[in-house]
Amino acid sequence: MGVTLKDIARDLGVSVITVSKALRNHSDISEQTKARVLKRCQELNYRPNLAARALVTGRTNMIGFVIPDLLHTFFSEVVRGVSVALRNSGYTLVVTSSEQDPKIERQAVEQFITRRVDMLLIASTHWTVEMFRRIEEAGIPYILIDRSFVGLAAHFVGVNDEEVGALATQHLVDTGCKRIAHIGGPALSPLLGRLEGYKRALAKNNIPFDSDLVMSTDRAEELGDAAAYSATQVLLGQNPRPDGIFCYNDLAAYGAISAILDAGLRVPEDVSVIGCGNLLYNKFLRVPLTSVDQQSAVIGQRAAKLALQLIEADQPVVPKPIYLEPRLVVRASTRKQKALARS
Amino acid sequence: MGVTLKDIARDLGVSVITVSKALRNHSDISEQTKARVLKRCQELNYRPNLAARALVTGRTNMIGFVIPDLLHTFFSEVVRGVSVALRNSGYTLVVTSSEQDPKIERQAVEQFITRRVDMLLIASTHWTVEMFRRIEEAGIPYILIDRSFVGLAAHFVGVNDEEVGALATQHLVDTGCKRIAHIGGPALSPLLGRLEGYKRALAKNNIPFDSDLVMSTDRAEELGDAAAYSATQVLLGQNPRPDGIFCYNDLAAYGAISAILDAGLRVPEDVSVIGCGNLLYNKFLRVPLTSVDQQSAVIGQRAAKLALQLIEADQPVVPKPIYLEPRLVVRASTRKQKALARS
DNA sequence: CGTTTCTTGTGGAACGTTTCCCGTTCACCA
DNA sequence: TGGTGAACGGGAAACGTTCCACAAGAAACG
Repeated sequence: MGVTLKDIARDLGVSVITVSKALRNHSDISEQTKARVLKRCQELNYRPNLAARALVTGRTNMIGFVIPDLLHTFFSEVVRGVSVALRNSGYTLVVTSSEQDPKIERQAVEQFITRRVDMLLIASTHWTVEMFRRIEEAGIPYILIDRSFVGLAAHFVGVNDEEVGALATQHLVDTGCKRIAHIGGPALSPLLGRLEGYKRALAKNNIPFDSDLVMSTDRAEELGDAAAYSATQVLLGQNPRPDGIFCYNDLAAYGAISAILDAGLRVPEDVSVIGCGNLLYNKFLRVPLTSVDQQSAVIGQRAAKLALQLIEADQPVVPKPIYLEPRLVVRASTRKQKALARS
Repeated sequence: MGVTLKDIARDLGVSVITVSKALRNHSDISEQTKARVLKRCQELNYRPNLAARALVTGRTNMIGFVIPDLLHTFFSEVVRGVSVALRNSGYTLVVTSSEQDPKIERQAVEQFITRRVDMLLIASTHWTVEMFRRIEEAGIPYILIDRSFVGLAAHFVGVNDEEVGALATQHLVDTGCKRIAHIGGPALSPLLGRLEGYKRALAKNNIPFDSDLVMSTDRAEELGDAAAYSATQVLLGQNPRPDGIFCYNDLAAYGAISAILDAGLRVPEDVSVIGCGNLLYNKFLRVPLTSVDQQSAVIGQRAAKLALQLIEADQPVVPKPIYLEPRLVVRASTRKQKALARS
């Protein structure tokens, strides 16, 4: 069916090895021969058989990426960053969604190990380190994306989550909020960091921490907004009620805003809301959402760059986390009195 | 490094072939031997080398999917539908975005051909049939998703676009609109179908077709809302101005709504807006958006099912397009006087 | 008892590359 | 004239799997 090296070699009266070397720019082949080979390959539209190559080299030129959710725009943006950076690198990016299910995630990882990808990127929903031990046993290098693990010395690319929490909370303080609530998500590293930052910012402003103001929505459904909706209803039932809510991601903030409006209150006049992620859709919302930008595209680029480096390196590289700095993007949902910035 | 068939065979004192057959449930192996083999494979955590298998069988167990844009939720939903349906099928789905660029799309397709995927799914941004001829030459079966081609007898899964246009337009008529505009996108098949449906619905209601009311935004930028924004500004400048706008997708509708509100008009009281795609975010918008649902998830499922059928079939199968019926989802952006349905 | 048939298993080759190592050829130098 | 070393090229083996054809043995049959 396909054209093989053998065909080219026969046509040109040289050996298969010569053709193979010519195509890969080996130094032991004369320019003239190279040119002849290249020409003939073009004519016949030769395509190397990657399976055969993978068999002998042990490298597949594939990079696997496991994300929690395809519909969550944050991860789509990261994926896009990775794939743009990988274009023309010769590597194929294979993305699988775990649908936020640790079991599916594990299957996806197993599949990637069986496929023998050269590198694995993972935004994990696991809380334990065990799966990563298996990846290490299989000898596949990996990079954690967005979510890290204490006690796992691994490569990591993501935003500085404590800074995210501090930035968001401080902004609410700056816009005049006195009673600031926090809606968190699944107990993974971003959440813990953000909670830490939230506490730090409160302390800095001499606001006492009140655990009644911290809600956690355990496992996210479709978009994660419904859980935040009910959490917000609980918060609004308190007396006095909070006048600012810091949500662990933008989808949760969408839910929070709906709950506030449905309760007959106004955003931001009665309650300010801030999210994280700075999703593309934020500007179209009922109340355009203030958010902490996590530099999704940059995360993707940096991860891709690191991945290529690690693949090229013949020595194992000592892991060193890459933390990106978050940025505040102010929109209507927190513009209480003073306009602080433009969206 | 990895455990191979040979290791297992040596351990058990049988031949490699026997192990291979046992694992694939061939009938010439006794139950007893099968059990022994399976047990040992488990113990050693054997993983077949897919590259070697691909080399000899000529099948990679990979399915490629080229979409125009990862950030456009419609396609994410389709991808998700496909990947859910493919889970546990033994096939790996590889998704690549063309960023709406025909050139990148072509590269992506070339890469898939080189990878020798078993099947190709394509939501193409091309207007010509040439690329598909190349895919056919390479002997790879393919299915068109969402966008079809006149003059190309190919498998297709998508919504009935003429029905989409008719449904949307009729809904605007039903809610009292007299002057109905249409904002279209790139000149691909969905657009043409929807325009056709728009015209048909106008004719049915004895509304004359006015070409001034049809705008087309040529090439979409990031989300496609900015082009629609300016198109809407042009429409609003007309006298009399339209009182209903049918947008070719939801993102365009987001842009249209922004333009209308920014002009100091109300949605839907002054101008109704309807989109297509029924994106997940529609309910959170400034004005929750009425939309024609394109059954993205179902498109994905059907495509996956068809793909598996086509791969299994040893004969080439005669292409037969699969058209899904669109459904109307009414929200605030068209609720002029009478509430027609719940969102 | 010889022949056929079924069951269970094996031998050898093939898939298309790459890699290691060795062989020419030729020019140049001492 | 012999030796040295580039420069260029090839031979053989290997990677891990599957497929085609056939073999050994037992059972069934005439």
